[in-house]
Amino acid sequence: MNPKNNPPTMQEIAKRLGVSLSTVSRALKNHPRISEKTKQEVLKIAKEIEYEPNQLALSLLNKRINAIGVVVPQIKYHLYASAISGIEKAANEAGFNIMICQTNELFEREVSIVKELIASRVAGLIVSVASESRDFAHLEQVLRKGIPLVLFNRDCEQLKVPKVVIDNYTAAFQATEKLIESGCENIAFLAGPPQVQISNKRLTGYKSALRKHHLQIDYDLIIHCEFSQENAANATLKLLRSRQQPDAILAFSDQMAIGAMLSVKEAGLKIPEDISIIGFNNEPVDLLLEPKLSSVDQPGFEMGQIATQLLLNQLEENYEELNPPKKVLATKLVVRESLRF
Amino acid sequence: MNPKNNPPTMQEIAKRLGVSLSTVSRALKNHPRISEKTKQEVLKIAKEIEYEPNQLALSLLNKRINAIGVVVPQIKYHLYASAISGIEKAANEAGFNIMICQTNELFEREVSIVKELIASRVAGLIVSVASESRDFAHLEQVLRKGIPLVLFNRDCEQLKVPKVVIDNYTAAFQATEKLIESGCENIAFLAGPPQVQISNKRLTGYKSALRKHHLQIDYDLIIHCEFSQENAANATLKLLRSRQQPDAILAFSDQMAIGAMLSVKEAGLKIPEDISIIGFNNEPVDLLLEPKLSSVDQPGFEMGQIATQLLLNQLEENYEELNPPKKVLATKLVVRESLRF
DNA sequence: CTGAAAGCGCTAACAG
DNA sequence: CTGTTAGCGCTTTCAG
Repeated sequence: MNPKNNPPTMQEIAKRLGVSLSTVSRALKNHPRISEKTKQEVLKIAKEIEYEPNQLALSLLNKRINAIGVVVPQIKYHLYASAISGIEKAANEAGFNIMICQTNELFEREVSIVKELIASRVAGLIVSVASESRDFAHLEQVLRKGIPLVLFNRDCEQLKVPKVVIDNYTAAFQATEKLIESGCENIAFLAGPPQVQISNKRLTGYKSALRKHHLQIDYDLIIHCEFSQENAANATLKLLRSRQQPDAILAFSDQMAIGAMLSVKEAGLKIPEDISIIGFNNEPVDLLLEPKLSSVDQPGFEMGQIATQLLLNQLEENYEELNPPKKVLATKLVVRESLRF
Repeated sequence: MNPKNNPPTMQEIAKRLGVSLSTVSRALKNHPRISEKTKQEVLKIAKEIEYEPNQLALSLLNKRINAIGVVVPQIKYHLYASAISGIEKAANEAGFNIMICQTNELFEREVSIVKELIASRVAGLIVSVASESRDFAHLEQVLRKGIPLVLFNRDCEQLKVPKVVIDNYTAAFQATEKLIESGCENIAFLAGPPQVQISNKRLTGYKSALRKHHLQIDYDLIIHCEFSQENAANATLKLLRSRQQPDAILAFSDQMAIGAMLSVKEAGLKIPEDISIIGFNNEPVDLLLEPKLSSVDQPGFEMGQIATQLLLNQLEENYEELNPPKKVLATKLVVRESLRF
């Protein structure tokens, strides 16, 4: 029992044994040029006093800590929880820890988190930008400082860094086409805030699909709102009261799709008979809804793993900063009961 | 553009200005005994070269980093996601960062995570133990080293440390009583693994309620299984085939309650007419189920905040290690459609 | 008001 | 095989 005591150091081991610090160091890291006997003695004392190497001191020498900073909007979103697991796995395998931070979609938080992670000298950053963020000077600074950075999921065109995203355009295109093929003609799109680039990509995909099938693009059926069930529910209420009632809704996320479902049901309409609905993310909850929600499945875990790989590549000694790679992963529309057949 | 360059140091500022290192240090931290002029010059250059203090060096001096280690089973559980937000808020307000780690309920992971956090010299640890864990030597070591530790939610009686938990006994007692009052007589309990202490507390509460109301305790109606929808669904299948079919199920978690619901429905039984169901955690999904799931609400965010406060108290200079406090928070049974009236 | 020097815990040359 | 030394970036005495 030595509470409040300073943690044991190599210095202490050295003193106890009457050897030099470097001998202890060598013994502890299994250096070849050390006698078996000294080694065992050192190891014994180390165990005795519960010596743990001070990562701080090591990190100061390496000029960086053995950890990757992960910045996401919210860990509770299924996509980010999966991605974090993927990152964690890949990072641990490479001997790195991860420091998870959530921005809660706030720009200010994002800026200060990134700043702090840099100050903590993380080895690199894996980021999915907050929905509020329009200005990316904080990330450009990361680049300027030569700190490895990878973006995932929420892309940001102006930043020239390695990134992993899904093919948002195609995903939305296919989902929209599916709705059209099942007979829907007035398809609404519940988009995210207008500054969210992946939302805009999906919007483009949606419009393309309409155009391809010679359907009019009705701007009353395109609504931008914050990511939340409640906002989406309100937006849907508005949609249902609009001149041209929709017969399908494509939502930016499952959370938003669920908001839509609630409003649709409340209005006494049937899903999918009156209105078909498709969301994004393939959250586990989709299976529990009635009707079961159709959704675009995104490979979150894989996205995390690849993002980490891209980061680790940059950490390699001989990394060449060519054109930063952009991995685009395919999605899969999972058709369930919320779609007419 | 100076990628791969070392980050700027105070040394550099000193050289550029032809002053000493200590002057720069003083200027940067607004020391009283420094001329306004020098200060401004230093500040100007600091901004110019985008100097960021090296937390690593500071931490080495302080012998610890400015962060609290948070160890939870899985961040995706609603309860832990909320608790983390509470911890994050309280920690940030006190100037601390948090390092979130998930054990995935694995004992081995927990041990190695705790070890690494110690090696990284976190200021303290906030932990919710993995379901697998029966041996707590790794946490006792934390105590022995005098590193502040707080447990939350998943209690562990043998560890004498500050903790925040809910009143598991009463919560289960009340839930069971509610079922009894609504006319149920064969109430099953879907428990967690037998080594999980809070599950056993709930079990005790459940039994007490039965006894109070002179109902027989039927051990066929008590099933231990791993926390997962699937396991719970299988366990429920077994229950439904048992000699005495239950007319109510109290589940350790909402995830498990959901598994139970699926099996019950699949068996062609009606909820709540044939079987009433109550879960724990009050997950947002409960509201989306049909019927809406009744659940014991736990104040996750608050639990996180209090846990952090208990940790910060230990960090105070003059902390007296008396009897470690144990905060027991009240829960609230949220009655919804899955209960008969 | 400013500078020099020691030291936080450890590693890595460089000498023996 | 082992010891000595310098240094990672910074704060903090102690001297000017």
